[in-house]
Amino acid sequence: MPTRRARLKDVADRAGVSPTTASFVLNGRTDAIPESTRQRVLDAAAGLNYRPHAAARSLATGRTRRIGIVLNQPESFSTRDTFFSEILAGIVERSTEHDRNVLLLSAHYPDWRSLYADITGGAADGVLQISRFLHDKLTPTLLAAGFPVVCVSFQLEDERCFSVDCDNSAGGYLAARHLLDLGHRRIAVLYPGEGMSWGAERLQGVRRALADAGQNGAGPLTREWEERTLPDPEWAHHTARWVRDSDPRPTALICCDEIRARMIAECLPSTGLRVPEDVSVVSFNSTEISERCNPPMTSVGQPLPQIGRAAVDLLLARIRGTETPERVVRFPMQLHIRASCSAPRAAAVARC
Amino acid sequence: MPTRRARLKDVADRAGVSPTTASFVLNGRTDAIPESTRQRVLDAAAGLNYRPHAAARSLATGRTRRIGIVLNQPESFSTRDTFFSEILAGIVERSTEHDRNVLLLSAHYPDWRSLYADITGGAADGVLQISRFLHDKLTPTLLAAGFPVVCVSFQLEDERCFSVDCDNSAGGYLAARHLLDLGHRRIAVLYPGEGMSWGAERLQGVRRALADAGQNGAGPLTREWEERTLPDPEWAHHTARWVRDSDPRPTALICCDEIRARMIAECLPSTGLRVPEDVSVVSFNSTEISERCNPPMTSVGQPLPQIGRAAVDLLLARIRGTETPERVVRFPMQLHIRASCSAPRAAAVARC
DNA sequence: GCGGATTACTGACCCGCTTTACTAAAGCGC
DNA sequence: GCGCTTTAGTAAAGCGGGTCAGTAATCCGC
Repeated sequence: MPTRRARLKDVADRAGVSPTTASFVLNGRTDAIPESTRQRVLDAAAGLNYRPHAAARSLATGRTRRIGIVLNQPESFSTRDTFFSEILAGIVERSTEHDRNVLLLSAHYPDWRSLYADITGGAADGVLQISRFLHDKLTPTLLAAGFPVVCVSFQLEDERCFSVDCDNSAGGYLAARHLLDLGHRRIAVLYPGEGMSWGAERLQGVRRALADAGQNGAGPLTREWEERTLPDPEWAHHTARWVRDSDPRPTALICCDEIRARMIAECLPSTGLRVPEDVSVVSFNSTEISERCNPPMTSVGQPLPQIGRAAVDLLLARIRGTETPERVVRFPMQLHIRASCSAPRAAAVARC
Repeated sequence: MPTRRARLKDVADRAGVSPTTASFVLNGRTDAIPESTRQRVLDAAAGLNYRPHAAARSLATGRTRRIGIVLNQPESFSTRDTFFSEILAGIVERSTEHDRNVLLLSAHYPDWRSLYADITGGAADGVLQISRFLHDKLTPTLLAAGFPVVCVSFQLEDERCFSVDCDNSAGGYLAARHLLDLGHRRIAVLYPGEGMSWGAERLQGVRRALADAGQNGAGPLTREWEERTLPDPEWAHHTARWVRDSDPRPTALICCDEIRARMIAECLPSTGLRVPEDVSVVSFNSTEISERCNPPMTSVGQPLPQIGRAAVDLLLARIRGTETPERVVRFPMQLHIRASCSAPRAAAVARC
């Protein structure tokens, strides 16, 4: 016969004080409470395994001790790599260390206005947005209302929007530098359309590497994909054919998205180009998929769990209203060298 | 200048009724409220983009409209496959359809008693437990207190514990049947120690297939791994060597865990056994990792998103106190044939 | 045109906790 | 032992919404 949950009043009764005093003790208020009383209350609370009722506390304080994660779309999950789960692992860990819970808020809400009302109406104290796709109205509205939002692994242009991101430009530089060192001179870059901050940044890093290497003539061959689209096999086939038919043909490919990189690598052989013999491929993010695929793919990785942890810290600072040193916290990217890159064949080099 | 959130009182004022009436309308109580009044209230609510304050409502009703997911350990996330995220995708989708939010409850809690107090004290109305590892005290205590718990993709022996699981026995049967059809006669099964319901069930399915094929003599060669341990390379090496040194040596391997299957397959070549030429390998779960690895692995898969959705439905039924037809909802497993299996070589067959 | 039922609606309290404003008692200088 | 301060503690008012018990107005039969 499970006993009723202990309430503050029960703790107070047991300690022989009023609820007010018990509340003061448990919330660490230093209002001249003698050690003996303090101890009695703490003992009573421990004895009853007391924890404040979340809803009651929220109602009184206006704080939920919850942080939300806004999922832009179902694909955040089903994107079949571990990008999301690795960030999430960091978020959950760090949140728990701060005695916060994590609430998942779905994109399947009937409309963004009710999601908005829920978020600002006691669902969470602040939200994290993890996405490669930008949200239309929700985030700007939250920002306009002064609600704490932190973007994870991407950025919005809005001045009020804080983010944790990695140094995409340096990442692009790393990728290009690696290919240049292997002897490649004709490099193609696949990246997303305008909306994605990281696409342009990575491309810019590649350009910088080429310039530093004295390759500032033509620059890399580039091809955008449409923002907001999910990768599909047709896109992969088209792009693989584009690689084959480019003249002069690139000997190496930098693809700013891991799944797309994988799809392209799988398509290239069917156009007569082997990886890495004819075309080297570098991807980004370096999760499971890059590591286990065949051939394992050289990839520029992000420290995903750390990014998740930092995002929680930044969001909590925003919620508390603490000044934060920067609007964007940056992490370095790291190059993981695997089998998808090799030196270009002599013929290809000569042709350039 | 963002306006204050609309409260029930604001809606009531706008509609020219009392908060009580507004509450009745919005909660669908049929207490003889004429259509005209009803409409006025609904219009007012829509006009103000009203949503009830979550905490206030919870406090009054004792319901949170949240379902919790208890993460047994950080590895639930970082296990580097998409097992967890695919289930989670189904859970989040279905929860949103039911106008419920999903709360992630971490294993990093200082101790299970405070997690328990949080859960029963307004964190969620019921919890889902997704895990291959059993939890020690938390779940039994929740069950004893009559708190709704549903286990996802595994089961507890407790009579009060409801679960959504797949038909592991049939899955084991499928795996073995496939190998038998290819001509294998000497099959080894790797499975977890006692605690994991699915391990024993899958093994039992294999046994049944062998018996049906008239192979009921020796039965499969079996080897347990320790419950609750995470796969590590050392385990893989030991096990690979065990396979090589078994006499007579098995020509096929059924491994009840996907990551372990992958690790073994990666180790086998170093012991001189090729996959699938010398040893065929079948894994379970069939997520990304089985699909993309080299060679792609034949695997018995679970319909993970559907399992997640069904788990939400079952949990909500439990929360409502609705009678449910069964304590365990079962889903069929499906065999995905890939390149890790082939017919055994004649020599190996002859030796048996 | 009176009693009883029905319709339409509301006042007031409760959920459990925080917090402000307040008080009773002790301490202290003189 | 009088006033002032400090110490130790409390009563009561919310936070926003749900809900029971109740009421005023209308309807109906006769």
